[in-house]
Amino acid sequence: MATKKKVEVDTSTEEKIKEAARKVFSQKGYFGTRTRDIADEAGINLALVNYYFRSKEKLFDLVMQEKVYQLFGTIVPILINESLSLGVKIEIIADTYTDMLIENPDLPIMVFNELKHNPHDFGVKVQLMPALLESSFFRQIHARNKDINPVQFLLSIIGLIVFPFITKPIFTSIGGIGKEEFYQLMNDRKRYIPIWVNAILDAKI
Amino acid sequence: MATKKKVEVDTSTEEKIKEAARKVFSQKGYFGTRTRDIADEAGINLALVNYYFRSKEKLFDLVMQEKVYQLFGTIVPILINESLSLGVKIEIIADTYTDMLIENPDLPIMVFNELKHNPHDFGVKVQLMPALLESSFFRQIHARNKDINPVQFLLSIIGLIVFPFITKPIFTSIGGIGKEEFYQLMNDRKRYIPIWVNAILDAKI
DNA sequence: AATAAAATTAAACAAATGATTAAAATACTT
DNA sequence: AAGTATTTTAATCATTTGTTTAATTTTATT
Repeated sequence: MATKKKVEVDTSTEEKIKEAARKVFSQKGYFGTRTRDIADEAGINLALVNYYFRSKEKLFDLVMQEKVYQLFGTIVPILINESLSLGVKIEIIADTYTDMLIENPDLPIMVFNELKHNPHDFGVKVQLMPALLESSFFRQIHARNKDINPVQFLLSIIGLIVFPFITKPIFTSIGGIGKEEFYQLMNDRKRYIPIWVNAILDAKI
Repeated sequence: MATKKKVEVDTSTEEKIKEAARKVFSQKGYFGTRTRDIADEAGINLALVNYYFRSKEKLFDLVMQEKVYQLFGTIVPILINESLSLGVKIEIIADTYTDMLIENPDLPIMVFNELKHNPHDFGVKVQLMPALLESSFFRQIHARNKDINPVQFLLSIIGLIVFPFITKPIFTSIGGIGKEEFYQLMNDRKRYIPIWVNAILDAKI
C-alpha cells in the first residue's frame, strides 16, 4: 500500500499529443483538423506527432476507437446485464448516459459524423449488434410489451437522451440559450426520460 | 395552357455545379470536399466553380442555407399553424418529416455537424427560436399538460423522428441491416411515433 | 457577318499541409 | 565519464488545394 499511486496525470509527450488530438478531432473533425493544430494544442513540435503516431490517420483511428467505445461502451454493458430489471436499466441509462454526455457534449456528433465518412469500422461491427440482439434487454422489452419492436424502442430511448446534444449548437451558438441553461435542461431531462420511456412501453399500439 | 411547362430540369452549368455541391458537401462535409470533387461530379471545368460562385465557401454557404431550410423549414410552418390541432400536427410531422428524411437521410448529420463547425449562422437565428417560443404549438402543449416543458417535448418528438437517421451509418455500413430494411423500420416508425408522443404527453410526472 | 459579351478551358500560382530528414539535445546504460 | 539510444527541434519536401489568369470557344447583339 505504500507504493506510489498511479493516479498522477500522464504528462508524457505521447499522452499530451493524444489528449490534444482528442480535443481537436472532436471539435473540428478529421478533415478540419491539421496536424499543426494538434501540435499547437499539445504544445509540442510538429514532427513529434508523426514520430509517435506515424500518421494523422493512425492517430485519428486511435482517438476514434476511444470515442466509439466511450459512446457505446457505456450503455451496452448495462443493456446486456442479466440481473437488472428493465425499469432499473432505464433509470441507470437515463442518468449515467446523460451525465456522460454533459461531460462530453460533442461526442455524439463527432462519432456519428466520422463513422459516416470513414471507411474504417472501428470495431463497432463485431461487438455491437450481435450482443444486443440476444441481450436480456431485448427479452425484457418483449416480455413487457409484445407489440413493440426492441430495435425501435432502443432507438427511441437512446434518441431521447442523445438527440438534444446533437442539437446543442442550435441552442448555444444560435438560439438564445446559453450553456448553463442547456445543461440545466439536460439535467431536468434525466428525471423525465424514464417516465416518458415507460409511457412508451405501456402505450397500446 | 399551351405555354411550355417550366418543369424541365435546369441543365445550366451553374445549376449542375450547385447540384454537385449539394451532393458532395452532404457526403463529405465542408473540409472533406475539394473543389475538384465538385467539378468532377458536375462534369465541368474546375475554374467554373469559382467563375460562378466566387469561392468554395460562398458555394457552401449557399448549399448550407438550402439544407438548413430543408431541415427546419419543413416543420416550423406546421408547428406555428394556428388552425391545426395538436394531435393533427403530431401526425403530420411524423409522417411528412419521416418521408422527407427517407429522401434525404444524411441531411440531419450534415446540417448539425456543419452548424457546429461553421461560424456562420445561416439565418437560423432570426427565424427559428422566436417563432417557436410564441407558437400555437407551445400553447397547445401547455394546454394539454401543464407539467411538460414545451422545449423538452419538442426535443423529444423531433428526436424520435430524426435520431434514427443520425444512426443510419451504424445500421447500414456497420450493422448487418441493409438500406431497404432500414427504410422499412423508418416507415413503420411513422405510425408508432404519434402513439408514443401522445403517451409522453399524457404521462403523469 | 461583324462585333461584343459571356462561357469554357488549360495552365499555373501561392499557400497550406502531411510527412520526412538530419542535426541537436536529453536520457539511459555500462 | 563515455558511449548509446531516445527524444526533440528546425528546416525542408512533395503534394494537395483553392484560386487566378490568359487564351480560346461559344453565344448574343447590332
